Amino acid sequence: MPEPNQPEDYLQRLRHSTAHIMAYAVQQLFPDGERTVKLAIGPPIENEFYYDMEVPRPITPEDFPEIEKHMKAMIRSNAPFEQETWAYDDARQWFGERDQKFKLELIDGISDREVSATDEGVDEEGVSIYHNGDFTDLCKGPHVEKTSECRYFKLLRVSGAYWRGDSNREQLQRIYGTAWETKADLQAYLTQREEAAKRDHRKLGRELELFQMHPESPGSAFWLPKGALIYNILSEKVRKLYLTEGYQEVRTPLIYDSSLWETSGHWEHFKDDMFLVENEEGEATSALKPMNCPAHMLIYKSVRHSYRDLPYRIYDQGVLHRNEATGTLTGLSRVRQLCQDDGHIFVEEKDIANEYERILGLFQRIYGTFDLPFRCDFSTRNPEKFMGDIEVWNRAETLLEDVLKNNQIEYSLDPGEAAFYGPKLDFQVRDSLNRDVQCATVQLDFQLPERFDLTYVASDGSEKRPVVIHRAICGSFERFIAMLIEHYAGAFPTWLSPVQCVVMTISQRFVDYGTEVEQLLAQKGCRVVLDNSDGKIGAKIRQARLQRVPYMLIIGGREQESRTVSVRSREEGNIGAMALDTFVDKMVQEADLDF
RNA sequence: GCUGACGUGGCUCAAUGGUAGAGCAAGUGAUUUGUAAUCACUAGGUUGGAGGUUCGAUUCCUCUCGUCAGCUCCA
Repeated sequence: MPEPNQPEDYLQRLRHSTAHIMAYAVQQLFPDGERTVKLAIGPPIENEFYYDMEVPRPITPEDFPEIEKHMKAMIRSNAPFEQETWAYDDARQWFGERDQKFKLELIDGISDREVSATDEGVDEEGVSIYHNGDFTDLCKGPHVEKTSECRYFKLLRVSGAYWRGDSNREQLQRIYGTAWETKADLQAYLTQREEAAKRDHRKLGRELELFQMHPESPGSAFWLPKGALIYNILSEKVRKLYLTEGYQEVRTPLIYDSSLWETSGHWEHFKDDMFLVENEEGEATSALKPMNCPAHMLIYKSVRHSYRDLPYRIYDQGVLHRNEATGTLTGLSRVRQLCQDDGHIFVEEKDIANEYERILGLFQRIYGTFDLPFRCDFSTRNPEKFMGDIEVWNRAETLLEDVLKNNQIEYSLDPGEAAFYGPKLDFQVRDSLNRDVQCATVQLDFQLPERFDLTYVASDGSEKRPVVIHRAICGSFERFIAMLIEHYAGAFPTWLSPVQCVVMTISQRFVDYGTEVEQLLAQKGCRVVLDNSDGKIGAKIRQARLQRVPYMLIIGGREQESRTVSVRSREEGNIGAMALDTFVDKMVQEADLDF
């Protein structure tokens, strides 16, 4: 996201100004609103804006027309946005008289020079104040000149948000809206949101019969036959790739004694988020695994390793359970039961760069196949909170950065965001609603080798500690498939389509030939369905199109006589008749894909 | 977990305190069809669950489960 306060970014200013107008309008909803609506912050964000506030009663979307009415009045008045600087005490008094506790807190923060991350007013001598009409707000700006510039806006949704993002503090109401320079831009944005909603994986998952959810197991997918096909194809292709790239597959238990989680550190940090298993006495002495790494540590440790064995790469498609908070569950993107393409590499420090190079190669092969646009975040050491040798960290971070550069991967640096046990790379893709979804993650770990006392024998006979690389390239298959559903809007490429071809007969007279075509395709491994119902051909086509089937074969008298098929493709429509054998070859070829 | 909204046949949605409806899907029958919906009939709901208010609750209230939008979290 661009810096919100760049004066050259007109849209940012426009949205920020619209947020002020909205805050004013919400105040008009309540008697003595200037005092009873306690404003927090109201910044522009990508495409939208919001304002956080404490209100006498919850705002609901039903309030939007009324709020918008007041906004329009303010906009029509064409009041200028005017800035002033107030001395701290003046500002404290003014906002104090109006019980604006959040603004007072911000003013204190500004005078203590603590505030930097907010967009509220900062100045040497005092605080920056903006007026528009009867509305006055603590704000650094910048704003547009006149309220009339904010004509093209719409309020979108309302939600809760904690003051200063702290779940121990007050929960405020956040109202989101969007604002644009022209009516056409606004309309285009609203249309884009509607289009995006149509490819929501939860909607398509139901319509295409891919998966379902049930209250009996919240946050865990039931994969229906078509979805299970996609799931299995994907995991098979990924597995095949890794096996040819130096990984060995393992399978490990679901349930482990708590001692393992104590060793790994999970018991301390994540016990509340794990599904616990009780013993006969009712004590929680073991737990379902939330990740595979501790199991892999045990495997590594079970034999003595030589430097000649390294890098030692193991891969696991084990089922994981995480007891995610109820409010966070969302479709397939945030689930309680998941399975990752999870691998761990035990490596000498000198080989870290080389391993990263290989992992990025895998990443590019998989993401390249799907043509998925991604973003990479590189999280580096938090100087306050890290374990291990600072020299090792520095070397590792330099190495990772070099690898990113050498592979021409664009990344953004997140200084201080790494976990305490090692730097990490996160790859994010955008979902259909423009939200970032984390998929691939590659993480260096100096901690687990320590906790599990892992060693290898170096060439000079000394015992050394390996480094562990955690890597998941698809991430969880659940989330990855959710993203693929949205990326393709359900129209999967042929090799991944649960049904690749529907053979449809013009009438019952051609069922024999239709059946022959179906069976031939099936014999060649094509996922084919015969539609010999007695509906019209138009209806059959409509059915298949709604299911996003890549190929439709129309079988009638002409085709039967010449032993051809009339082919209709999902993308190109009717592409005419083709010899049966030619089509079979085409299907076999299209269905064949390796990463 | 927090704030708010929502929950009506498989799906999409009506019904605002007075006998729960429609379209699609399903079943049956008719039709035998040439590139996005053939026609008719039939069946399907104790309105997520529990409690309460009321002569009467899909509708109002409480609790609970789930879903959604965000927030916090995401090993």
